[in-house]
Amino acid sequence: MGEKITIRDVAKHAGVSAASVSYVLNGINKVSDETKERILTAVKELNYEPNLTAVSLSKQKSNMIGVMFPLTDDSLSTIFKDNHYYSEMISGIEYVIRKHGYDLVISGASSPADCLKWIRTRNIDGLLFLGAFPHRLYEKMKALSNPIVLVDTYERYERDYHHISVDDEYGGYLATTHLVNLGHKEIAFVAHHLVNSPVDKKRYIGYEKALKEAGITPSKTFVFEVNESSFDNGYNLGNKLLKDHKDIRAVFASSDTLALGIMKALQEKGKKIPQDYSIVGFDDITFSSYASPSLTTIRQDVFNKGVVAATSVIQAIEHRFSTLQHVKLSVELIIRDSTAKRG
Amino acid sequence: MGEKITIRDVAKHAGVSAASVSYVLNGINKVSDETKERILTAVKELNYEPNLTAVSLSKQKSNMIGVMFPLTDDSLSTIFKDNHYYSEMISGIEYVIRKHGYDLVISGASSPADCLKWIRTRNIDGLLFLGAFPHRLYEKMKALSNPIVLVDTYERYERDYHHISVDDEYGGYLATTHLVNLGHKEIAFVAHHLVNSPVDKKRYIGYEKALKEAGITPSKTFVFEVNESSFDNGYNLGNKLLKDHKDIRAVFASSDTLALGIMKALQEKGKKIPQDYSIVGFDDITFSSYASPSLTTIRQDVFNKGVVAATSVIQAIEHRFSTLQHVKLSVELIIRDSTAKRG
DNA sequence: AGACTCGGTCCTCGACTCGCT
DNA sequence: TAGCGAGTCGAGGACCGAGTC
Repeated sequence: MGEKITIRDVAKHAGVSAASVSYVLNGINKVSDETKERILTAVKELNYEPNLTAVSLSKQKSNMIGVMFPLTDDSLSTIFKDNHYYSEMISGIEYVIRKHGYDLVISGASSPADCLKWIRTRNIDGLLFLGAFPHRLYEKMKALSNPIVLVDTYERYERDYHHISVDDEYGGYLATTHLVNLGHKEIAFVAHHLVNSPVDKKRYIGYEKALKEAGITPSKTFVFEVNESSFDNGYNLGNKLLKDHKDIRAVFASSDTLALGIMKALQEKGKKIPQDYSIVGFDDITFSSYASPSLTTIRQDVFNKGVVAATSVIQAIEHRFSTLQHVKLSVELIIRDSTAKRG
Repeated sequence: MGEKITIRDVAKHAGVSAASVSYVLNGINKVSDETKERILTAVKELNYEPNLTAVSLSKQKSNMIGVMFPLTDDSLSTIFKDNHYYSEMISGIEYVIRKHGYDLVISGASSPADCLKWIRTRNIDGLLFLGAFPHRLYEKMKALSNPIVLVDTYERYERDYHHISVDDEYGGYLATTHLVNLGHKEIAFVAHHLVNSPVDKKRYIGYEKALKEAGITPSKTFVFEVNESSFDNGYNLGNKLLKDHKDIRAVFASSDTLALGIMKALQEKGKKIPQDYSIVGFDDITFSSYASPSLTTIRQDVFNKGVVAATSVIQAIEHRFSTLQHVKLSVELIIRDSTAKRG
């Protein structure tokens, strides 16, 4: 096993001091071209790689970016489980982070205190928060000087943090208008949580707006909440609709996962989609075009959302800008086979 | 912002030396109970948290575990994209790692050299490799003394690394036998890659064995490869079957993703499942039970696989065992609605 | 004498730990 | 035995001094 080669080994091999090696490697113009050359060949010959732990300690910068996921239940980490949405975003994040020479450290959220501790003790340079967290976490985080980028969260924190989101309200509006245009009036809105999920709240506002524009009075009885966005919860809600809400003929769900679960329940009870029910989802996860029928949905480019978020932290870390970034990405209605004119 | 509190601050506050503080915090019995008490209250009062970067440097151990994903194409990191399988495994991994006080650093595979460099420069304590990588990577990695756990890879490396897998061969056997028992004889096997994917290879062996046991001669014309396990590739292959292989009436696909794509293509062309075609997948991703019809598949507990893999690295890091771990987890046939008696 | 280049000395980051008292 | 001082991990960089024009 090759012994670890240190900056001093390089220095000795090149006949200079460790400081000079450091200067050369850090691009600080303080060494003559000639010795610089000598140092660089020494680096090559010894196959020297700076120890990042030591660099972190001395520069007070780790080149690591943390990503926090919300964990609803600590007993079982369901970070990605059933959640193709996060999977795709992380993919975009990793891509950017690696290209910029950073490393990606991920963690499920535990307590705000643990989270703060994590940042400080690990020297994490920047943070990405995916989704909505307890309010006291955001308050606590203000104590940090490291850049923090929030993805999909409460607007109220835009004064303190960078924020990346999509145009949820317009998405809700597009989806609902689509259903309205097909002649539907009894349109259910199914969300994860109207208060705790800022994303759902905005989609609801779009839904409401579309209904009002069409002269339909929004009714609380058409709005449903489930405690988590999953196939199972959608499925259960689909059965509930069949039992208790026979008037409903169209559903706008705040995620494809929910929509697909709902669809399954309806189909199992012999309902035809889109003849008997029209269904619209949100996100456009890959599955949605492979379901039967394929799902009409509001597409957001989740991979790109990850790319934008990661780019923002890195720019903030490297001080390419000092003002807070607020990016709202666009959405798009994708009409497939789960919606049709009201029969 | 609170200034960073160091071990010396604690020492001063407790009226002792930094060394004593260190001994106490590391559980080294070298300090009297009385001063230990004093030190501990000082730690509490100052809210001291050891700087992990400094600890890493001095202990030569980072408390970080790396996870490598295979990236087929470097131009676009598709780590998780369309790959609910990895998502679920990472979830299990993160759960265990966090519980043990480690941090999880993830990276898409770049070159073997970069990978080695990453381990060394970051001081990564242990590594998880998910999936199959180029052979020269495994060869290069032997130079490392850090524990490495492979998940789902070539058996030939079991002499050098820990290895976690499922009983792929038995899974292939179960799936095929199920189809055989339903009266099928023309059974296609659809895989990602028979040579590059060790997992597919073993599933194929099980498939072949089941056929032979049933007195059916395996035929190359019933075996198909696609270049990546995705919905799209399954979809395209489904269309190919319809066009060129009208004799085939049953399909065993080496992943649910492929199976669902195939199913979609068949359905679009008016074929009924399971009346016209019987289809079996592998993995049992959540969506499989929500597809229409729900998919018969070989279930593996991917979350648990992640748990086992992470537990293994941690135990190896902490020297709880020195022999190589080879765990083969079980699989199970889940019969749903995508398979039926040959009509 | 001043400014500028080049390179080295030495202390720092924060915690661990050997060996001495 | 308890406790401490000093050196270590590996690198960064402020400061200083010698040489040059």
